[in-house]
Amino acid sequence: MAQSIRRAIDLIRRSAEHPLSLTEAADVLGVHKSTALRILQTLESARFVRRTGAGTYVLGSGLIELSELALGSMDLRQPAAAHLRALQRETGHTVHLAQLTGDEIIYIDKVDSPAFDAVKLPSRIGRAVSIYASAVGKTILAYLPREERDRLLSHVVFERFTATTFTDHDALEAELARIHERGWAVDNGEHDAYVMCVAAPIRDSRGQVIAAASITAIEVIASLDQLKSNVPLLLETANQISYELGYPQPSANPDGDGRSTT
Amino acid sequence: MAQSIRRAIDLIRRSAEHPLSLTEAADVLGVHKSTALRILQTLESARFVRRTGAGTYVLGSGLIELSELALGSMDLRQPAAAHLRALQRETGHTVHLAQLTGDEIIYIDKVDSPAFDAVKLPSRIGRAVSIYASAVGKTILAYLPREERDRLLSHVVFERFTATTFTDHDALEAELARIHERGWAVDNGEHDAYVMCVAAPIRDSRGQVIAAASITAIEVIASLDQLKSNVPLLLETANQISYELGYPQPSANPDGDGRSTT
DNA sequence: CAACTTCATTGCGTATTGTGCAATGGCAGC
DNA sequence: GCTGCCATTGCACAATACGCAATGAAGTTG
Repeated sequence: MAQSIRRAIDLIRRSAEHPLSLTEAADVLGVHKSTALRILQTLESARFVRRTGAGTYVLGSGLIELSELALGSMDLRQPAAAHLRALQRETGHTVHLAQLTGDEIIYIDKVDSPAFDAVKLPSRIGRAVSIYASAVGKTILAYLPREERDRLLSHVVFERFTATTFTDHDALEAELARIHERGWAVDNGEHDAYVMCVAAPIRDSRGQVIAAASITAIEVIASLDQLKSNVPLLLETANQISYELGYPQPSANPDGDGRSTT
Repeated sequence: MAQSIRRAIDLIRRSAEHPLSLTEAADVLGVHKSTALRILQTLESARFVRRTGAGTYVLGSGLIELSELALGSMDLRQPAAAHLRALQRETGHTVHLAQLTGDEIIYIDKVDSPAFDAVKLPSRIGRAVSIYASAVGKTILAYLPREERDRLLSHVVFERFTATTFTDHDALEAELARIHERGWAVDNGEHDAYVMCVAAPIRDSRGQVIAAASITAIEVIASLDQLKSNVPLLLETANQISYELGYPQPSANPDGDGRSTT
């Protein structure tokens, strides 16, 4: 079912990665060139793809516009932006903002470290993050109401990415309890061996943790201990963002677990 | 032809604007609910839309990810980002970066003025800008090789948006000549009566103008003359970005018109 | 607590729609 | 000017997506 739509989606995907000639498009889909042409023409009329001068197709501005519209309507992004950028300047490391959106945690903002842009982190706005093998994921999990947390974890199949990955439910629960008590989380290369993070929770006006901010660095640049020295700044930033969202006390003590509310 | 793809595109659009119930989706397309359901399921499997808890559909993270991928591959965005943010801080106004992409000029970055976010500008990343009724549009046009400029303008039907809009070809040509000589452009409320801009060209390594940076303010906040006082800073920023792209002289004098090259 | 309403979901037969083929047109290179 | 390459279009056919109607789930009201 929905074969033509699937094909269109496939072409959108490919065109985002690199320019796509008509012949390539037809080959990729395994259809006749005329079919590929018609699909691309339809997508072009919606500005989802665009023809380059060379006759190849690339992702169009219509899609980018839609995506920005959706990102812009996320209440969190706008008030957080300035704080995240300040945090980046103060620490010098890459800063992420991740939000629980439906069943997945996705990056909704990212401030690159200007100094080390030779080393590209695999993160990208819009991409889903592992909920059990990332500092932001564990942070959000740690503060989620139990039922919600169980719902998210029930979908999960644990996979070992590196030596430090938490791969069983009980160990993860213990880690989450530690995080909840301490008020912030660490990613000690749990997804990519050389990527370190610290993350702190962000609360909405009801006190519910809905997002997390993190500072990321690769091992070559900073050790985990060096990153940890930035935790006070990170907590302050997270609290300021929570404050902007209407959470009452912009103080540094992370009590009030949000489990009781709703 | 390509009816089902059109329908899918329509649903993507709507879901980006506001959450869409299945019934609504079917009504909008004028099809049976079962049809709308199948389209949405297909889109959901590609993470182009996402089901909320309430059973409505919103734009999914898959699309946002693709869009960021495409934006990230634009060479201009990354090196320009820091300069644009610095310019925003120094001037206090909203800063835009627009690029000629195919036949249209689209915003590829935007730095909001944090102070006045009550007033939302209509601009948005990914959105196409009028090429004859905006400072960035006129700037890019002014420095384009003649044949390229003619090609772009041949598609255009002039429309009067405000009292100051240039609505005939000759008047626009005169304005472009002025801009080319002076090295920067002004938008005196030519698209929206209360929106003022100044813009400066950005060159790639071949000396070709491919983009423009602009400072925007609404009349309530700054007069056009006040904006103009920021022109030296703007020119400096644009030149720095050009320099990062490989354009040889980061000096302030905007000679060398790029018409002779290629 | 049962009957009713509302909404999502699925199986199925049919006709619309999208497909492949082959022919046409445009363009560049020899 | 001929030849090969690629995009594009008309057409006939069959696959595909459609609407219908029945089922199921979930919440509401008497």
